[in-house]
Amino acid sequence: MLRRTGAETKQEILNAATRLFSDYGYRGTSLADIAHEIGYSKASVLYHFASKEALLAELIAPAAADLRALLARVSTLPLAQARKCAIEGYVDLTITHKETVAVLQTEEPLLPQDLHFQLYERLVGVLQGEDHNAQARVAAIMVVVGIAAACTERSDLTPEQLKPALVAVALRALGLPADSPPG
Amino acid sequence: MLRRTGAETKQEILNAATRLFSDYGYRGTSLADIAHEIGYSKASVLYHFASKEALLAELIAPAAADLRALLARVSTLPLAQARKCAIEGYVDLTITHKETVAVLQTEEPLLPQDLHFQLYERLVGVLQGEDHNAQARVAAIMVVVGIAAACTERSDLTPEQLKPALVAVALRALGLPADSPPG
DNA sequence: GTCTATACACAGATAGAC
DNA sequence: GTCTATCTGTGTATAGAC
Repeated sequence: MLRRTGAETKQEILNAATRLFSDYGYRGTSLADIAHEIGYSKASVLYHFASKEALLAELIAPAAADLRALLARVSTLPLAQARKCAIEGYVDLTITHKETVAVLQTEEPLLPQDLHFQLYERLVGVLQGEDHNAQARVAAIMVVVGIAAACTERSDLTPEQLKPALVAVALRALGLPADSPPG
Repeated sequence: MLRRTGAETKQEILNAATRLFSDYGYRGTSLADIAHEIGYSKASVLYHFASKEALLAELIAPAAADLRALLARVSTLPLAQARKCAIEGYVDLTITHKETVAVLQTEEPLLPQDLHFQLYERLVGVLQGEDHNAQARVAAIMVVVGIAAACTERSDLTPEQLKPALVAVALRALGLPADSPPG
């Protein structure tokens, strides 16, 4: 009974694709690479996914859904709480979906009409807060991009070490007070 | 006398490639795209550059040289000065070469054996300073990646607005004192 | 569901005329 | 220096057998 079901095969394709995309980029990985990784043929991969792009979309979906949910939750809060909540939620999300985040970093530059660009912009807007000066915007961008980068770095840090560090540095970069000192 | 010299053509290719690579990615841009952009043929592009990869290397060279020079300069300084100097120099470099930095962001994920990865690691090391805890490393990564990201954002900020904002936020993120308050 | 074979487009690169 | 034509490899995707 080592035989996989269709659903298992599909998940295995997603796992292999995530690994390969994050290592070699979306464009740098072919369907043949993915198929070879799991011992199937290209045609099998395209049986489970209508196209390479559809595979990418399905791969990204869970992380995108979580980000959308976070933005919805945050939008109901007053500004001060919203920023704190956005940082913590975004750090959690990035740690949870760090393989997906790594894939997104290898994707083509985001265009303004892209769906993910709009989510990214909304998050930056929340962190930027009410100040519309250069420094506030720069800080917000640095935090959003920086958290993703620091999180996808190959390192031996556990999530338990990573999370408080990311939150603390983000708060500092944004000029917000540290929330709960460790100890 | 509108005829271009060979050197001018070569520079025009580099300019067009920089624009296209940063908009669509290195892999997302073909030699035909570049040729079309400047009204030449693929063969002409390959007359001036041995290969697409050679074109990329030549495109990156000036920025890489500046970064190498900065690291050399910084390595002669005591730590406190080194970090301040590295931040300011890196911000200047990123602003000066922001089109090149945008291209690098679209490139494949950096592998440890890559030349640019090593430069990046050295810069992170300097900013990290003596502390080898998670927070110091996270802050250093956030600053290096964040400055590049904030700088390549399409925005209406002038370099004069951008530079002090980048330096200020970087110092704050690293937990260093602000150097010269504006005003 | 998975395979082999294949269609078709496009990539990077070369040859040779001008 | 620049071109057209072409070679060769590889990519995504489809057709049809099993």
